[in-house]
Amino acid sequence: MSQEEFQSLLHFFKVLADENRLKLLGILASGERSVEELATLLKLKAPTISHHLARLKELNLVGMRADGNTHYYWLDAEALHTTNKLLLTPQKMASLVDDVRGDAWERKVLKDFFEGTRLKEIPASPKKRGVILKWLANQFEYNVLYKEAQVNEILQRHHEDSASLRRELISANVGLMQRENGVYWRVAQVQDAV
Amino acid sequence: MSQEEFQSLLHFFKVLADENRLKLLGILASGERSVEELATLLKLKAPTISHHLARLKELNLVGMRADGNTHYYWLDAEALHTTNKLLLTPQKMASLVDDVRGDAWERKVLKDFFEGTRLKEIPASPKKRGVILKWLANQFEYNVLYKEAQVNEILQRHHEDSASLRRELISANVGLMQRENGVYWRVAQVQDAV
DNA sequence: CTTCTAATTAGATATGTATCTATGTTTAGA
DNA sequence: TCTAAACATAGATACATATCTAATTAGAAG
Repeated sequence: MSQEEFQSLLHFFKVLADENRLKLLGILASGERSVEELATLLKLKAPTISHHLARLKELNLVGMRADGNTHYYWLDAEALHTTNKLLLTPQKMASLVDDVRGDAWERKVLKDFFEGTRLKEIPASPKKRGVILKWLANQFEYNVLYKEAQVNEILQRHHEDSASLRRELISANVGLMQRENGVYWRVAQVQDAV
Repeated sequence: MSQEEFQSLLHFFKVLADENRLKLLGILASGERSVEELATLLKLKAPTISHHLARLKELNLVGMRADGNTHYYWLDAEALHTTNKLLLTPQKMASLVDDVRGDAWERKVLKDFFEGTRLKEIPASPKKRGVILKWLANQFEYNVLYKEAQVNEILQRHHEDSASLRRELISANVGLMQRENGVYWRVAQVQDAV
């Protein structure tokens, strides 16, 4: 589920999580009504009704036609039903927080393997090692050239085996840094698709 | 739909209308988690997580097991799904507000402008005035001829300004009554299409 | 053109609740 | 028995928003 879909779902719930808006949907389900009629039925002032109708319209749950000054609203039951059907499928729920789980997992890995800013050990698992290496690469600035000694010095702040780490950072399948003529620099990463 | 069902529906939406609670559902969909883990994942304090979990539990959307001091929560996906399926069917929506349906608006207008059988004032709004006039016309029998004095007498039971009311009742665009040679009678109304 | 009604928009207020800190409770381990 | 850890509960605060009044727009009717 994309971030947008998540926000849509949240939006949907927020709009429906109001007593008077739910009542409006119920009233409009039985036919179109003017703002004035709705205000009378719900014992609210017209501006309040306008406010609620505007929120329902954000989701296209209601439609409107103007007859002179009078605006008649009706329920788009189809929209309500399809929206509802799309929303809470188990698959959707299961993937509700791909993104959270994503970087949360990385945070967890970092938390597990770092003691403060010091690396307790280098994870054996490639995935976890990738997370650690990405973090280490972040300790270097973009558009700066580092001599090998400087690279080692920075890496050694976090782990004694700077040589291994340095080698991994420039390895082909990691590609977080590059080297040429004994000079190192950080490489911009291609963004993952969202 | 009963009042209780309506409140349940509202409750459901209110509980789900929160970003972090939605995220919790998503996280728990992938397996059980402790409160502490959830707090870390969502970058919130433990009491906040407890609060959200309590709200989710109101709807039985999550379950909990205790292992020592650690409380593991999980998603009851079945509960979520069945609840969702029950909720927004078109029939439910259509019957959301049985009590307010139909000519409730007209009843409301009558209630607002009548003090018992006495008209407090004549509404300015054409629509509301129409409702009042229809009610007044109902005070006259069909197939009976009334002299102007009789019409006035009946109207004055409900409002002092019988002359204005009488005039309106026979006006072209109202047409609830007719007059000829100083004699009045009630006119049958063509039913509006429903 | 002026006036009145219906609706929307803007701005103010009040209520609900998400979140935090502090405190209490339970369990595990020294 | 005492301490520490993991949660829950209580109380305080801050933010979101439902609702109102006042002002504005647009249409209808005199």
